Amino acid sequence: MTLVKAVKTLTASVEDYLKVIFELEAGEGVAGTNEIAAELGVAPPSVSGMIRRLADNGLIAYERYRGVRLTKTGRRAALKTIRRHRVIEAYLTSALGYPWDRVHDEAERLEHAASDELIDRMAAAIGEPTTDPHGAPIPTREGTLEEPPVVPLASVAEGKRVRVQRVGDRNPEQLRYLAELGITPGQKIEVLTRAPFDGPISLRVGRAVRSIGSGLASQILVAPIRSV
Amino acid sequence: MTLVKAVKTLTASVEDYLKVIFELEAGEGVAGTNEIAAELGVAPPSVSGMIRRLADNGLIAYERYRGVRLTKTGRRAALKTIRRHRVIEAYLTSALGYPWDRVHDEAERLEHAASDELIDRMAAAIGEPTTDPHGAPIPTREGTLEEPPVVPLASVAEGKRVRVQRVGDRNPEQLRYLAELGITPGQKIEVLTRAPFDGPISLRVGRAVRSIGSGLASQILVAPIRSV
DNA sequence: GCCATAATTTAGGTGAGACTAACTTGTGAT
DNA sequence: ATCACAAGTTAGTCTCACCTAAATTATGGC
Repeated sequence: MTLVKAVKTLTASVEDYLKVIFELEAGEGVAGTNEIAAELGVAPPSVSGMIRRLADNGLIAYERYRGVRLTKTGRRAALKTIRRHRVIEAYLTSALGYPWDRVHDEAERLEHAASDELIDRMAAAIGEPTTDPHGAPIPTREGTLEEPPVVPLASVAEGKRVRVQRVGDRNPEQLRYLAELGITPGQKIEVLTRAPFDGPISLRVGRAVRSIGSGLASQILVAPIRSV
Repeated sequence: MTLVKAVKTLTASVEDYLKVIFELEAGEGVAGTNEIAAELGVAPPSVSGMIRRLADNGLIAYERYRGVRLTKTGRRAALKTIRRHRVIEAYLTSALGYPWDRVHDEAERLEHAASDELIDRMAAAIGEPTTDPHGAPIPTREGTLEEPPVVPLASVAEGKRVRVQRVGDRNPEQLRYLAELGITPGQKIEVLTRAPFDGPISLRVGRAVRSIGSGLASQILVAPIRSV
């Protein structure tokens, strides 16, 4: 039995597909064609085509009209790309002073070009971070990912005190706004009131009182504060 | 007259072509199809095809069967890519401890993915270097390149004392060997003897005496030491 | 249990960038 | 001056990754 390291060089496009399939699967169990298409900004038939190739290459398991799931191999590849992405984000903020709203796009391109050695050196240079600047956990070199239990701020009951764990990283403007409000990973927050019908949520952030919409609140993942 | 910034997003492949055309042109005035092909590791017909496209896009001037020359636009684009490449190389060595024989390949991929902002931040972080780790000058942000006058060590007369300016960066093994010999940019060298018929050249490097072949010596660019 | 509609796939096409095989052009040696 | 050969080009394919238009399948409301 010959062990071939089989380091298939995946194209940038394939890596992107695996990443979003991983994330959709984490949320819903399977990833649908249209969801993938929307996430990648691509037409659904393009996804159908790619799905066939990914399945042929053993990266996903696939039943026609039934959605898609990563295989072991696919999951490993996805986690590697995600690790690259998040380490790059962390490095750009820590080492090069990038503002947190601009690291995502840069990382999106660099993640396909950076070698494992570079990623490891970056991680070492900034003290082996465990999360990216938005609070997303960084998969280990070995391909494990530890997702702490979190809930969207939008679903937290009035009166509860929580800690911001992670925020959505796609939208730079949103990130800038959150920074303005003081809502960054690690920050403690108290939910004061929640207006009905998905109305605004008012929060105490440090000394300030803020009010945000429920859409934004669903992009903020929080953990209950453990009793001290 | 509307000034459109016209930041055509060039593909990685196009950037690579422009880079090698720039370098060949610097050496010989025009770049030939076969030369380009050899340099890029691609078949000559692929180059013919690309040449047509580059010419259509106004990046090169081209006469059939007569070789290729960069236009103003093409030259600007080439210099931008070369700047990216060399800044990345310098950054990887200075900031991340990369050995000089491994930065080339990494930079080769990153140069197509890095934004101008990243390159500028990298350059600033390591003190605006003017050369890469192999001694190649870094084009400025504004697109000017200052090439100091150099000659290959292979053509230096016996008895002359020179300073290593720059060494070939393509071959990692060669770079490792040069480092072993102490032949790195900035190093002073005295040419002791030159055997005829392209024979070995013996050198004094610091206290040591070394002997190298003429092939290797042609990869080492030196400048005469100015009288102190 | 049927059927409108949403989700998905097939069919057919495009452009980039590469390839091989076969042709044409330019040039240097005689 | 010509002609062999190297340099360059054309012709025809291929893969990747996308597209639109047109079919097909699944499903939830009645």
